[in-house]
Amino acid sequence: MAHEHTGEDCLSLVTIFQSLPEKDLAIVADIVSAHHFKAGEFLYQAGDEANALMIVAHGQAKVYQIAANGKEQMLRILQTGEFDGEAALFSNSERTSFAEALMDTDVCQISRGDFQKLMKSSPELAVNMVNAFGQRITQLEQQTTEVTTASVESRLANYLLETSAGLDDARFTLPLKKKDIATYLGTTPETISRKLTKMASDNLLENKGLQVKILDSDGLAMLV
Amino acid sequence: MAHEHTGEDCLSLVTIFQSLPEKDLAIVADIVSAHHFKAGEFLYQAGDEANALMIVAHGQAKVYQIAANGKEQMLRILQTGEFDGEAALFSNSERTSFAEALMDTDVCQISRGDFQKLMKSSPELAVNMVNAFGQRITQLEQQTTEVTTASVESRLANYLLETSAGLDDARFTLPLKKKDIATYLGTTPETISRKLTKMASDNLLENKGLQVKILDSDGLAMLV
DNA sequence: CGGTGCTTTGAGCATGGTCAACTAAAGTGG
DNA sequence: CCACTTTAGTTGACCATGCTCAAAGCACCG
Repeated sequence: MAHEHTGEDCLSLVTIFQSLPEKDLAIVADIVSAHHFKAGEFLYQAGDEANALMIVAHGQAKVYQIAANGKEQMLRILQTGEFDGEAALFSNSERTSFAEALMDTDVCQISRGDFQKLMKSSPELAVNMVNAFGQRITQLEQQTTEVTTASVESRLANYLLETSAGLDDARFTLPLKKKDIATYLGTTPETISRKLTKMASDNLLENKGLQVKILDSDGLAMLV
Repeated sequence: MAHEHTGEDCLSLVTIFQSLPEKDLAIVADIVSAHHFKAGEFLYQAGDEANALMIVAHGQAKVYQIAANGKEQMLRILQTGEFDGEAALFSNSERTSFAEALMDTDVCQISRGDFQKLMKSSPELAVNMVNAFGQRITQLEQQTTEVTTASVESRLANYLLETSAGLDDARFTLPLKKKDIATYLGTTPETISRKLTKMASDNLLENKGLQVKILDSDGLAMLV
């Protein structure tokens, strides 16, 4: 099998397990179970029982909700080393979102029961979780604010700048399909397409397919 | 002073302190400090150092952000027994939001250092925190989804139904000024005003000032 | 090749934001 | 208790943003 080392990956990659004492790491290694998902498969779906914390050991997954009117809203992209769990931690809760692998993805799972036990026996882990959740809350608050107060153009400019900063290069391939970028930014693929065309005609960037080259990052920043 | 019992209130009211062993409660009681804020005063402001967890022992406060373009976005209303803390838990972070008392409000504070120590010595507390944050994340994800996918009319209908359900009465006084409802729903006071007028003319409700009486909750639910 | 899904482009239009003027309600101070 | 100031809410006219629907162009994959 391709990813025999998945269990170790979870321990070494994931920030919530960092700085844990040896004894705790040993316990964690014991209770994680590894799963592999092919691109397009669901890690979970709305309505599933939320009974496990899921850690992406390798790969990428999109987490999104479907609103009453059928529209998708992207909540986040789970990258290698990140985890999804908030809902998994209370008893009797159902998933309200979907998590879909964007590429072949390895996932480590810890059941709710095991994880709750683990937190009680390892204060360091619990504190790490609180910190991780705290950061997620701050980020979600910003996402909410941005999505309701800023124009699509502004949000897109911001997204491009953040993406290029993360990749450390003015020339890059968009990490998501435009369709997904659209639901992430709370808009439609058509609008994304139009705004990119406009930005290109304003000489802010070049765009061919998913290839983007930022020409004028100051100009983009002006739009934010 | 009117609220001598503030310290105890924090312990008894707040879910994160529930089901803690006696010894931990004693420690908590020791390290909380009580503050009083008059209506309109700020519990904290953007730019302040985020160095304490704040628990509302009695009263109500609104937490909101101001976007780059100057627009407000309401993030939440802190009710009696609720707390605000995510940002306070990492070192060297600044507040990114404002918290303003909506009425005379008693607040218990615990400093970051004390709280981190406390979590390490009390796994129960840390687990409670993780659960509380988890629920907050779920709620924020729903807020983000709703605000980007549903129409203002739908969001307002939903807000009214939730509010009346919480108060358990079809006839009630809006708990916020319409201005604040507007920023909470990510819209403007004008639009709130118009939509309420429309709903009234559709015989879904009666509305005079902040008094609302829901006449047709099924009809409202149809809008959601 | 012939799908299947993604993207682009166009035309039309609905939603809701802006600005401005006015009314209503809620302090404030003599 | 009444004028005065301030804040909140309402209403109208206008208009920009961005969504919808439809059609056509691409790209990747079996």
